[in-house]
Amino acid sequence: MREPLRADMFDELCPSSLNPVRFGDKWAALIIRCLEDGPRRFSELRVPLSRVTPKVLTQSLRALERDGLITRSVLDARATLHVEYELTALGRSMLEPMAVACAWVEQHWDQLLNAREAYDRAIRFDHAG
Amino acid sequence: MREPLRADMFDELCPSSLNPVRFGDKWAALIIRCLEDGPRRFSELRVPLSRVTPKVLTQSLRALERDGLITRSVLDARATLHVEYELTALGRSMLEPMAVACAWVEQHWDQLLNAREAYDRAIRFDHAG
DNA sequence: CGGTATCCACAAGGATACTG
DNA sequence: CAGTATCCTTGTGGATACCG
Repeated sequence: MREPLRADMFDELCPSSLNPVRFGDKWAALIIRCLEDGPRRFSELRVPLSRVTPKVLTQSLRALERDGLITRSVLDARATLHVEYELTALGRSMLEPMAVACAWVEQHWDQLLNAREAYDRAIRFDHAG
Repeated sequence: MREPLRADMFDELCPSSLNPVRFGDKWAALIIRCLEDGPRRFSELRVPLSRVTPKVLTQSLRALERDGLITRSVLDARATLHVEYELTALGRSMLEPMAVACAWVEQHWDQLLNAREAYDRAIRFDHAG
């Protein structure tokens, strides 16, 4: 049995939300990471991506499917509807540049945060004086 | 004398516009590449980025500055106004993950394009039938 | 030269309710 | 279960004109 999806980095307050590097639309990178360990159902994806409405989640999934990064499969349609999403080889190959970008963010995010704070402080200072 | 900036990849029809990986806002990656070979003036940046209005270019530059990725320097203010933008060490360090992502896109962009075409064709087919 | 100011268009995302 | 439909809000970017 596969592990349930963790929701740490899906928190809007997660430092990675600082990330200036984006993959696809707003949720694409998170979706890809959700699929990293194997296929997932729509409802499974909705758990960690609870902040994403079904409409938007569908949109993002379609866009990823369109780019050949994931596949959508309808399984066992006779019983209750069962749909699984899974990374393609192409989608899986994207994990590498994503990891590189994530590592960069992780290594530099305190610098980024400090820079932002300093910039915002300087701006406030400008406006005050 | 430094070389003038080329505008190839700034064409909206450039294959790299397919890129699902984005750095910062719409123009951030291009700006960073413009600064790769040294500092540039506002008006110099406007040449290759001719599709970007001054307002938006300023916005993007401010965002990059805020994140500590570039610096803004006012030089020789007594004569005509002279402002230069330059990559910081932090900004320069971003070139590496950017290169990785660009290489991935370059290697896979035909697959991406094919996938999109196939997807769009299938959708049309669905609707027709 | 290096921007701002003002107004505007459109796409992306979201809320809520409903369906095969 | 796996979405759609509808309507709405926001954010991003753009057009145009003007300023120190």
